Amino acid sequence: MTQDNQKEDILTTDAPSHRSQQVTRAHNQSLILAAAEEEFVLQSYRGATMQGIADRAGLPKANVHYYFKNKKNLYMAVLRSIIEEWNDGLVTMTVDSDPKTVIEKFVRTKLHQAFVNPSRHKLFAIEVIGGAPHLHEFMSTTMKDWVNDKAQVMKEWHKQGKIGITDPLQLLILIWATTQRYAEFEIEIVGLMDKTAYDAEDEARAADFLVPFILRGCGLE
Amino acid sequence: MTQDNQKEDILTTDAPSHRSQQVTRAHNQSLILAAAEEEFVLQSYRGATMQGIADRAGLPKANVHYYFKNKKNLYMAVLRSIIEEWNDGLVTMTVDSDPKTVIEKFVRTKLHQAFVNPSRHKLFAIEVIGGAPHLHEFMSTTMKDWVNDKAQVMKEWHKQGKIGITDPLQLLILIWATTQRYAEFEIEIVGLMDKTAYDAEDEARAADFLVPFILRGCGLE
DNA sequence: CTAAAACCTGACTAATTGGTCAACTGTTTT
DNA sequence: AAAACAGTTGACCAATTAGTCAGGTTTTAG
Repeated sequence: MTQDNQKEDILTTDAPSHRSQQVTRAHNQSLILAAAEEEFVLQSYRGATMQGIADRAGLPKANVHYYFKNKKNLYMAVLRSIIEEWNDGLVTMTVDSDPKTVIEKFVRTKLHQAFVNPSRHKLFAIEVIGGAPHLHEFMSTTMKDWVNDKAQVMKEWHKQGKIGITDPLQLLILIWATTQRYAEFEIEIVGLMDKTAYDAEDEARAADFLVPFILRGCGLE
Repeated sequence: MTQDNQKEDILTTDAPSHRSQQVTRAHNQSLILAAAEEEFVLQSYRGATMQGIADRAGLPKANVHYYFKNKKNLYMAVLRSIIEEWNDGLVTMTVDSDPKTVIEKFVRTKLHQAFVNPSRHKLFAIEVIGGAPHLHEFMSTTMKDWVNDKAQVMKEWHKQGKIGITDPLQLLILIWATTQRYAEFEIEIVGLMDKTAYDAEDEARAADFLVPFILRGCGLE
């Protein structure tokens, strides 16, 4: 259906006839990126093979090379998409915000990201553990600015007696550690729970534990 | 000095003359293990090369193969030494122990291990993140038993009103996450502190933050 | 319809690397 | 002393794999 003839029609905004070129491109690229993400997590950079990624994406290897010049290029593209998501979790946090509300929201958001997209967190972790050779720029710019900004706010909160934390960086480290852990150590945690995968309530269970725990730790509530 | 002649002396317990054989073996093996640990952390299993490990140990590659049949064998040997250390941190924790004391001791011990031997924690983390293909047995036996034991104790504590935690597993996950994080994410944390490596006070700073935070979270103190 | 551009892919190549081996040196035992 | 054994090593091999490329097909534009 919606198979109107081609030619130089009026550029109707409705369903295009055979839009392959651009759509196929986008489609294949995201197929490859998703496949690469999994493969890089499971095998790590050197262990992942272009053939393996191609197989996972259901495409011939040469086609992967057609879209991404080389392996490093592809790896960087995956990292870039992860970093973009990282910025999504940003909570608006100003001196006038309510600490309790902001921290709870922050923890819940980060935890949700961890449960929804564990692969990305695993890959990010592997990169950092291995010395973050491809993330130096990101960490010394975007991330550092973000941290400095939040630290500033929290110090002000402390000055106003709104929060019992004197070292904001330590708190951020703790929140990242505790939330991302559920993604990174998925296999271990799931195993200790006598399961093979998280079930629907596990995110809520973690949140119900973490949120009050952290608020209490901060001297809130 | 102490260069007594060989022959069939009485097996004196003092300094042997030229004890090469056994000593050399032990020495080279630990050289290789240390080199392998670093290399596996930095390059991950597939990325690490036997040549690279050999270079790091200052030995020819064939010599590495002489001591460890193959790469997998060497990797397993490294993992085994890490697991042995894991058991060292075990705190005696019984129903009659004082929760506050035990938890504080546990956190400090784990944190100290993280700062003293970051490489091992990094390697362990990489293994778990990648699906723990070589740790299934350890995790489903030693580790699970240990966790069940501690969970039992903590549940009893809760029943007796000594602690405000209902889900011990979540607490253990949190403690592991927060302490090991300083090892695993060393590069990130150090970078955010505007340094290139931890200084002498960083462990204490982390402990001073974590211990009261966690105790408060547990409803203690 | 036709030409150009974009896309696809099997087959090949060069480089890396785990592992072997035979010859050699040093140590231990009888 | 000399056989037996442990340790050392350069050179080599087979397997894997990132990356190339030429010739193909499909899509798009005029």
